[in-house]
Amino acid sequence: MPAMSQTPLAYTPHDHDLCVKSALANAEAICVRQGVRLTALRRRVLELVWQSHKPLGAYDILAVLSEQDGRRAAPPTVYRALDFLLENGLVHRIASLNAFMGCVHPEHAHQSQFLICRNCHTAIEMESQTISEAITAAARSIDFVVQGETVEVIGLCAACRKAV
Amino acid sequence: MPAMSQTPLAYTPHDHDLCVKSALANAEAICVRQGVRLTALRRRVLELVWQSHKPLGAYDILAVLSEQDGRRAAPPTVYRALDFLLENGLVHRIASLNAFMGCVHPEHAHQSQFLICRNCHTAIEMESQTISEAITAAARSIDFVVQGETVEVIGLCAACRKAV
DNA sequence: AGATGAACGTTATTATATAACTTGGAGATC
DNA sequence: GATCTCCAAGTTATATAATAACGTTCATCT
Ligand SMILES: [Zn+2]
Ligand SMILES: [Zn+2]
Ligand SMILES: [Zn+2]
Ligand SMILES: [Zn+2]
Repeated sequence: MPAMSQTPLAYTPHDHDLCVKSALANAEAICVRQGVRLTALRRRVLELVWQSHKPLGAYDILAVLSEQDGRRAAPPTVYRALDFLLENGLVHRIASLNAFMGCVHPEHAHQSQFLICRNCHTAIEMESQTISEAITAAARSIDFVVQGETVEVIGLCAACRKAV
Repeated sequence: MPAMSQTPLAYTPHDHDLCVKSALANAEAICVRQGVRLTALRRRVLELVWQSHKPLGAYDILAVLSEQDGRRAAPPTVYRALDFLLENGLVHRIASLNAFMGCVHPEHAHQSQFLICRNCHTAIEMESQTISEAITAAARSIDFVVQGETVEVIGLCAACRKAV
């Protein structure tokens, strides 16, 4: 699997087919280790989510399953698959977009931190210990115990700033 | 107006009627300064949002306007008022809850940072420069320019930890 | 009073997500 | 191999959140 957490993958040109393939292989391994079943449907949904580095909506997934795969799918089909992937840390939900992104380092539990480009809609996952620590510190100062973070930053990526 | 940004107001017992009243007075002043109209409806919506320290959904507001105020209200009525309040920095939207909160320091533009108690649903607004700086630094390191932050932290507040 | 434009009312629709129940199918048990 | 069991997926209906498009009212300025 390519080193995805160091330089943000979404930025740099890369072999994206390989990128998707390795994400799926990684997911298989994780599911085996966790003793959970990555069924064909769940695998396919994960693949679709991974096929772009942009957040994907549940109904976009649904459309592909219905129109492209010819599967009889209704909303629960997609949401159940997404729930499974979320529970097992294979995707993240982006609340501010009602959309989903493949997780770039699902091996270990972690918080959800994203940079989202307003122009090209690419979402880049961060894993900044500094941000998490700042949040924990701020929370502790008013006696609040953190269970989960949602950090979603909107702005402009390097490529889009150059383009404009 | 009570000092709301120092010790989190939502935590401490306080004269909440006064709390709401001063928020409204503050809003009036801001709207005058900005040359925008805080109409009766907008004022009322702001009041409802402020009447709890918990995030309030658009349809909750709608229900009060219809049932309690006897006003003929449909979703656009509420959403337009909320849009106005958002534009003028008087309320924040909490993406992870699809809900709205009165802003505790609407005098100056700032990012939205919230601690949300999983148990009592109280939402406490933070204004941590440290968090913002950590985000900006992490973004800069991969050449991303920040335009807006969404920080929504879920966990347990002091009161609820004691209660359990 | 009449013109103007913003705010609000009204109706309909779109987008997102879940509830509740049924059917199917992989793996365990006999 | 047949049966049992349980989880996954199909199915139908509905809940919840948000917006589009158009008409009406009302404050304000001339
Ligand atoms: Zn890729
Ligand atoms: Zn991740
Ligand atoms: Zn209060
Ligand atoms: Zn605020």
